[in-house]
Amino acid sequence: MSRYNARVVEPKWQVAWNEAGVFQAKRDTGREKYYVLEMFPYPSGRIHMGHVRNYTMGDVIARYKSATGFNVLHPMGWDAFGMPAENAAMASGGHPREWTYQNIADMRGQMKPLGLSIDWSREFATCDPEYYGQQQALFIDMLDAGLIYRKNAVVNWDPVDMTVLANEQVEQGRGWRSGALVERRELTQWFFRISDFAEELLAALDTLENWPEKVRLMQANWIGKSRGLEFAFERADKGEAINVYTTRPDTLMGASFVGISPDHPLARELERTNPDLAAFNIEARKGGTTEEAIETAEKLGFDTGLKVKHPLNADWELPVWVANFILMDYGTGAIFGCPAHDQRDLDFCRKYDLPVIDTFLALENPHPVEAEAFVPPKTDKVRWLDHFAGLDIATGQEAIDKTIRFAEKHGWGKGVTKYRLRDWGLSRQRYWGCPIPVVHCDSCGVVAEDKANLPVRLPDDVTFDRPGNPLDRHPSWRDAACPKCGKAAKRETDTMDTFVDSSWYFARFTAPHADTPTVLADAEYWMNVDQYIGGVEHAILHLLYARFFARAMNLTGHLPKSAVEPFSALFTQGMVTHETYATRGKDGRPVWRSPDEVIMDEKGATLRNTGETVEVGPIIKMSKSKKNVVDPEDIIDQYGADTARWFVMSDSPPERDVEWTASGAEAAWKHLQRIWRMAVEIEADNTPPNDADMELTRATHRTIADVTSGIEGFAFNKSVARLYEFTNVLAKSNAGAAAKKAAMLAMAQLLQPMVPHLAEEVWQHLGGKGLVAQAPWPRTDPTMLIDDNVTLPIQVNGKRRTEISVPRDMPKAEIEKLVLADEAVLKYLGGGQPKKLIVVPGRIVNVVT
RNA sequence: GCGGGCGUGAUGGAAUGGUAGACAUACCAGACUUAAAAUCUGUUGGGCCCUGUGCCCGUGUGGGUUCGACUCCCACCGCCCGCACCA
Repeated sequence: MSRYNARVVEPKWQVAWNEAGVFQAKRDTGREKYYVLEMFPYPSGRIHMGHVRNYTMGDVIARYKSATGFNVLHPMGWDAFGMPAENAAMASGGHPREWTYQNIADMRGQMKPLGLSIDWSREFATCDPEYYGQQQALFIDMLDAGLIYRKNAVVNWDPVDMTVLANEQVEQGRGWRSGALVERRELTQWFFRISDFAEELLAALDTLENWPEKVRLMQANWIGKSRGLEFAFERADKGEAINVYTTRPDTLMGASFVGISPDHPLARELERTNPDLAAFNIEARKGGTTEEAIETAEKLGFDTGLKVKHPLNADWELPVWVANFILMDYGTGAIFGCPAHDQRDLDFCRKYDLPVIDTFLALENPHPVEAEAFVPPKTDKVRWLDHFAGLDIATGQEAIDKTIRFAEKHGWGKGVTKYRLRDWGLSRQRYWGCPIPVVHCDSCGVVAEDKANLPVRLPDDVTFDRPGNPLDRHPSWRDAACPKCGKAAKRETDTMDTFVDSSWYFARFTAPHADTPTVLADAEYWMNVDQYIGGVEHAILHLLYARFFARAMNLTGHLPKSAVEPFSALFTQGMVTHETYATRGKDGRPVWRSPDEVIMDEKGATLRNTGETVEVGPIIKMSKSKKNVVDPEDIIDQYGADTARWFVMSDSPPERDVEWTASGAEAAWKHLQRIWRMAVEIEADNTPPNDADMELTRATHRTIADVTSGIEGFAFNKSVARLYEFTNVLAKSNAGAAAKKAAMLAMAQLLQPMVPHLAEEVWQHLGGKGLVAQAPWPRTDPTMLIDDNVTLPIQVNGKRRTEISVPRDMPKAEIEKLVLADEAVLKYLGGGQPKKLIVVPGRIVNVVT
């Protein structure tokens, strides 16, 4: 019997597809298009199982849609700028460009054997000058359109390395390389006006019906629309009033202090004359810039000694504190604290011995606040104590609304809508990114580069042996002529956030080599992305930025209005996980071991070489640092691409994590071998037609229907399970050779999206016409899906006791008669009559006694 | 800290208001073999009486809605992800 040899078969079909140009996408307005896109990879140098899973999912969709008649676009590129290339250059002295392009070549070499239906003619990397030059053109157009501006923003500053750190380079408040305590420092940086689009980005979420609900919810929370009251506390010392914004103005009578950010103008003014406050602020500005770092840091305050007057009672004075947990970026950078109804404020007041005043109590079990703040949902009714707006019993929301109206009527405050969403800072003080195409001219100020001079290329002759940005210290790169006055000027040395690169690559794929950012005819035909697939870790930032960018590109004439929501459907897939293995080093710390170093047997896990005992750790995302990785290249070498593809589609639902196991990979391989053996047997079979044919034909149609709905519903694991079932049915069937052959051909078509090489081989072996990759998707005959008889389970009081088989269209009354005559039912009724008899036609019967 | 998600046999999971455990892994038993591998067949949620086509328990925990709950609601526990300069 011929064994299926993936190593020979897979390259053969890849060549065949290539020669037939099966996956080349061509604009054809006569055909309906379908654009499938997986989030493009960062070229780290090796593909991992997460990539295999991600791209196989996209490939299944692409191949399926193609089989159902769509003109499919399925491109691939590289998100190629970013810090790892610079880190590698610093660590080993190479050049980020060479490192990146070598990695791309390596990864492309690993991806091609997967047999993905990708149109490789559209491939590009974001670090190609051809790409980033067009990105610079977009920047200039957006700058002209007023979508970009400059302002100061806070960065992580490493005082020893004298460099800006990314959040991930800050470890426990210290620089990862120098170990120095990180400070927050302000720099002038470029920003996209994404917050101007907050309302639209929020409202349009409702139109994204084919996005996961959780992603829409996360984005809505991120945008963070709130309605609140803005008002001022007058200073007792007649200084400039302090503006505050609050979403809970109804708790104003419970205020016990006013808090301002260490970066608030008042705090900055006071620290000039108050060394203790200056010291407090310096301390407060230490630590990372992440929201998490700020929120989890110990809550500290400094009493400025200043007093403000309560807006409703001029005799009531509140102290002004500087507090390290108040962010200058939110609202006005100043708050009032109401400890009774906010846990953080309560902790703060207990710590600094400030009063706690209840403003409302629960209707049931009313008691004053002690250790825990009383924070009921805004929709709960509560009893108000001495409320200025004349409330007795009302919900928090009613009280908020009434308070805002009250404040507006009396002229001391006004209702405002605010968004948590901040403008998107795009400046990065790094080399390996898209240069921001502006020059700084002594006479003209900040001037955009002439589009004719694009791309502003990164210089190649740079070194990474010293800290800081190599562009800053390059001898000549900064020198430029001012595009406005022609005098000598200096280039901007900041580059763009890599999120900019990934905010429009999907549009570029529609015309990847055009000398404008996009070509409208192509964008109009191919956009939007019909199915976007990627990790849920991109649920907020990348997807929100891309949605903003599509709008900005529309406003600057680079995308049609119809493409402002660029991703019609989104799917977020889970991660690929693996057990972790570790031995103990001399210092007792774990030494991580890769799966191929470990042998598992009945004695447990041991090291292959030394026999040392290995601790089996938790199942977590495959990562280099924990060494729990399985290299797809090894799997492809050993079993072939189809096995890897089949495994990652099996078992786990695509949105959930999947655990890679050696036994699972082995099982996938065995199954594919089994299918090949069956195909060979069936080809040689000559059993005449017989009574078993109809049953097999019905099973075939049932399988076509189920596999199709599995793919349509992004439940590939269910499609796989149905194909396993169908294999078992076919193996046991006594049907004639013709019926079996038809069943096997249908199997090949159904397998094609998932294991395309095996499918081609089976298809060819059984005399299928042309390539199965180009064969139309099999159709189901609806009459084949309906069984004449159905099995009705019968429950007594909700517990299944027996079942009956009835014709599917039997009337309810007759079913009832049958049920009441049933022996088992009579036993449970014990001679009595049922209280109730529920018949759900075609599904179930429940007898209630 | 804030926001989001997940929780079902030994394991991955199926069932999304109607027979809990499809399909697969693992284990065990059998066939084939001198033997092993491969392949094929069968069993397997737990417990009880193993006497049947029998009974009880069972979807993280506790409560609720319903004729009926893995599924819907409330509270709690555990784990995972994101938090604006990682990509």
